Amino acid sequence: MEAKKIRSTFIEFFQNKQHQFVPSSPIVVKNDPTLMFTNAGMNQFKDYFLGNEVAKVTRVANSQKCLRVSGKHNDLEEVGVDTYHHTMFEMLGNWSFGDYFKKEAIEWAWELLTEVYKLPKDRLYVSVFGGDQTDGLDKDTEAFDLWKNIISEDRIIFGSKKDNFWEMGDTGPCGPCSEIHVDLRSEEERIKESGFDLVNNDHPQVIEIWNLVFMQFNRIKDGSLKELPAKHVDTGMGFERLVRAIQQKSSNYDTDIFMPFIEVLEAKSGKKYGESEQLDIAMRVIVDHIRAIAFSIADGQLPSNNKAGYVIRRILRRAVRYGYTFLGFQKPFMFELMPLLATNFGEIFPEVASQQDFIAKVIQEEEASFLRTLENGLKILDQIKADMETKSAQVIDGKTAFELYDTFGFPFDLTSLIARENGLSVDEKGFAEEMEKQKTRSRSAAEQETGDWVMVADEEGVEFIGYDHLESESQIIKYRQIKDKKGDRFQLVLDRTPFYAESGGQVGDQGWLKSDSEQIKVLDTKKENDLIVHFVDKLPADTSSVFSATVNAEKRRLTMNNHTATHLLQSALKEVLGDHVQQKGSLVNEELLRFDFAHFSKLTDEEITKVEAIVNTKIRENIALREQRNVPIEEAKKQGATALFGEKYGEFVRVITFDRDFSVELCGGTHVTSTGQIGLFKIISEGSISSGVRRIEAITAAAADAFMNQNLTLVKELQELLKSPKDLKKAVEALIQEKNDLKKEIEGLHGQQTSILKQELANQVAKVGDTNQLFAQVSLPSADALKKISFELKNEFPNLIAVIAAEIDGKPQIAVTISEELVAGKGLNAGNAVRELAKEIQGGGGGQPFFATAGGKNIAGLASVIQKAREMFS
RNA sequence: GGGGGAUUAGCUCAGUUGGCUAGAGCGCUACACUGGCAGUGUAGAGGCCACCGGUUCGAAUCCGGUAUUCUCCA
Repeated sequence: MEAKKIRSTFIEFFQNKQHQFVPSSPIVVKNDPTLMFTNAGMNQFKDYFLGNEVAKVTRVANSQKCLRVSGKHNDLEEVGVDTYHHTMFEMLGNWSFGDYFKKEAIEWAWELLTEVYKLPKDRLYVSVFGGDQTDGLDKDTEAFDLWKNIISEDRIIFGSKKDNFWEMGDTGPCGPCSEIHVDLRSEEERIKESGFDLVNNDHPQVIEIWNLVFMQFNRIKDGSLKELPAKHVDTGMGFERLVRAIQQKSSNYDTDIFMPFIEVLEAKSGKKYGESEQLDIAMRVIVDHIRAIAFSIADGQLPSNNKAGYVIRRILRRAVRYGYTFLGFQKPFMFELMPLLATNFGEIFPEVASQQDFIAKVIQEEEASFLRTLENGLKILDQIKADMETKSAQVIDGKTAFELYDTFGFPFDLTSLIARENGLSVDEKGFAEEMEKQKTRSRSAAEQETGDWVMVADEEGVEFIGYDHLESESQIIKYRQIKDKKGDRFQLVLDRTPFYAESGGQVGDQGWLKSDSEQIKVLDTKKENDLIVHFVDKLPADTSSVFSATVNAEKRRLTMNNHTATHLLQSALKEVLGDHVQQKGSLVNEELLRFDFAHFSKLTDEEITKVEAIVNTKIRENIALREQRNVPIEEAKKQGATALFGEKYGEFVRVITFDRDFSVELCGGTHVTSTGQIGLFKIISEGSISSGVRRIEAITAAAADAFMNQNLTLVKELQELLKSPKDLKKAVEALIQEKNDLKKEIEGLHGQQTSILKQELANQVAKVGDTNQLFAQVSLPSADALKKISFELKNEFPNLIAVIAAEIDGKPQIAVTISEELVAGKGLNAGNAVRELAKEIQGGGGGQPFFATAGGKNIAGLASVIQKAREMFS
C-alpha cells in the first residue's frame, strides 16, 4: 500500500466512525510562550483538554505536521543516524472529546491495524498502565480486560508510569495510556528472541507505532489526581513508522515517503544509497531535513538568527553540511528537491504546493549563504593550520575551535574532520567547556521566573468585548508574578476585557484598570493560547474588587487606522504586482504599519506610486466596514476571503470586508468603521528582508500629514536658500559640480605651493662630504604636504639627510628623512633622531628608519631643533 | 534577550606589535597592436579606510559609542 493511500485510509476509517477530519494546524506555533513548534497531534486541541473551551465536535481525526529537535528522544544531532527518528513527522490521530472512551479506542485501533492495514497479529504487542504506588493508582484493568478480549494475554505488557502514564505538564489533564508495538524483525531473529522482551527497549526493529491516551485525571498543584468530569481520548500514530510497518521495510527511509527523494540525491551525487554508513546517514539527514524546512517556511517561519527561525536555519545548515562533506555538493542543491516535495505532499498539505517557488527561493538563498560561511571558515582554518605548523603544534585548542564555530559559524565536526585529514586533532573537551560557558551566560541573561497562577474568582470563560467597547466593568479571575532582569511584573486575567491582545501583527492594547481606590496602568496585552493576559507593573491592593477596564482610546484609534490601511495595501499590491503577493508578516501599531510579502524584485517608483494611489482612492471612497463574526470557515472561503498560511483558524472565523470586490480578509484585528477615517496613506520605505520577501513601511493619518509637510517645508527652505531657482534639482547638481571643481582647483594650488616650497628647499640642499644635507624651518598648510616634500626630496637627492621643522596650523612638527643607503650603510636612524629632536619642542615622535615625524607643543623650539640637527649630523 | 566577529576603490578582498606616499585581482575609461571580435600591452580615473567621540607627536590599525551585517547561545 502506498503512503498516500495509507494516510487517506486512516482518515476514511475514522470518518466512517463519525469522526470529522480536521486539517493539520500550522507546524509553527504562535501565542504560546512555552512552545515554538507543534510537537504533538494534541497541540491544537489543548484548550479542550484544559477545559478552557468546549469542543463543538466530539469526534475528530487528523494528520498533524509535527517538528521535534530537542527532548529526551529527539536530539537533532541524532536524526538520520538511526533509521526511525525524524525532525518533521506526521502524527495521525483520532480524538474523543468527552465522547467514546477506552473500549472504542482500543477496538478501532485493532480493527484498523489488523483488518484494514492487515498487519500480522503475531507481530503486535500492546502495553497498558501497570499502576503506580506514589500516585495511588491501580493497574489499568479496564484497558487490560478490553485487550484480553482481542489479543492473548501473553502479548500484553504492564508498563511503568514513565512509559504508560501520559502527562502534559506538571499540572493539568493526564491519564494512563496503552501503546501498540510492532515487531519488524526477520523470522529467524524472532525465533531466537521473543519480541515481548524487546518492547520499550530501544530496539530499532521493535517499535511503538500507536499510543492511545485515556485522559481521565486532572493533576492539581499539590500533586494529587482528580477525576475529570469529561473523559477524552487522544491517540497518536507516527505516520512514517506505520508506513514502514505496512510496507515491511526495515527503515522508515526505505518507504515511498522518502525513497523518491533519496533517488534524486543518488542521481545528483552519483553515489548509491546503501554503499556506506556515512553516505546513508548524509542522505537520510537531507531527505528528513528538507521536509522540516519546507513545511516551516510554508507556514511562514523563515530562517533567521533567533528563536524558531534559528531552529530552521540550524536544521538547514546541518543538511547542507552533510551534503557538502559526504555527497560532494558544493553548490545549493536542497532547493531542487522542492518540486518533488510539492508533488508528494501537496495533496494533504496544499500550503507547500502553492508556495513551491517561494520556498525553493528561500532555501536556495539560505544554502548559498551558508556555503559562503563554510568557505570563509575554511580560509580561517587554513590560517590556523599555517600558524600551527610554524609552532609545530598538533592539537587545535578548544578555544580556537570554538571561536571558529561561535563567531564564524563553522561546524565543529567539520573542524575535527579537516584536522584529522591533516594529521591534527582538536581539543574536544576544551570546545565543550567553551560551549558550556556560552550557554550559561545566555541562560542567566534570559532567566525568568514565572510564578503560579493565583486564583481570585472561580470564573471559567474569558470574554473579549473590545470590538464593540473600550471600557468595561471587570474582575480579576487570576494573576501571577513574573520576575526577570527587568524587575517584577504581574499578569492578570479578567473575566471580561475590552483589551485587544497582540495578535495578527496588531500590538496589544494599553490602558488602565481603575477601582474606587486606585488606578493601575496596563502596559501590554498578550495572548497565551486563548487566554488574554494583561501586563501590569503592580498588583492592585484589593484584587477582588471591581475594576473599570479602560483602553487607551487614542492609541487604539491610530492602530486601527494602520490595520485597515494594511488590508487596503495588501489588496493594492495584489492588483499592481499580481496574485503571488502573499503576506509573510506584519506589524501594526499606533505609529506605523509594516507589511512583509512574497515578491521577487524591488518595487519600482512607479509601482509604489500606483499602490499608494489605489490605497488613497479607497480611503477617499470612504468605504464602510463590513464585519462578520462567527462565519463558518468554508463560507468565508467561498466569499474569497484572504487567509494566511501558518495561521491557525477555528471552525468559525471573523471576516473583515472593505468593498467586497476589493478587500476581504480573515482577521481578528480591530478596524475603522469607514476608510475615510484613515485620511492619508504614505509609503515611507520599501526594501528586502530576505530572499523573496519585500517589506513596506507606511504611515497614515496625522503621521502621514506631518511627513508630507516636513518634506514640503524642506523643499521650500532649499528653494529659499538657492534664491528660488526654476529647477531645484538642476541647481543642486550645478552646486555640487561647482564644489568639486573648486576642490580640485584648491588641491592643484596647494600642490603648486608645495612644489614651489620644495624647489626652494631643494636649492638649500648642501653637499657635506658624500652626503646631501638640508636643515630648514618652514611654514606649511598640512602634515601631508610636509611628508610629500620630504619624499620628493628623497627621490631627488641621493644620500640625503633632511630635517625640516615646520609650523603647521600653529603647531610645531618635525620631519627627518634619511636615504635608505645611509640607513643601511652608516646605521643612521631617522626615528631615533626625531625622538631626540622632539625634546626641543616638548613632544615625541617616531617612524621608520628612513622617515620619521614628530609633533610637539613648543613652537618657539623649532629654531633650536635646526641648531641641534646640524650638530647631530655634522 | 546575551556573547563574538566584520565594515578599506563599482565588485571580491590584502593591509601581522600604531609610522612604506593605503594596495591587489576583476570591472571601468583612453590609447596602441589586430581586418573585426576575443585577446595582449600601456596609461589613467576611481578611497571622509561605515559613522561619532577618545587616546597619541601621529590612528585604516588602539579604546568607547552608534548603525548595518554575519555568527553562536537562550
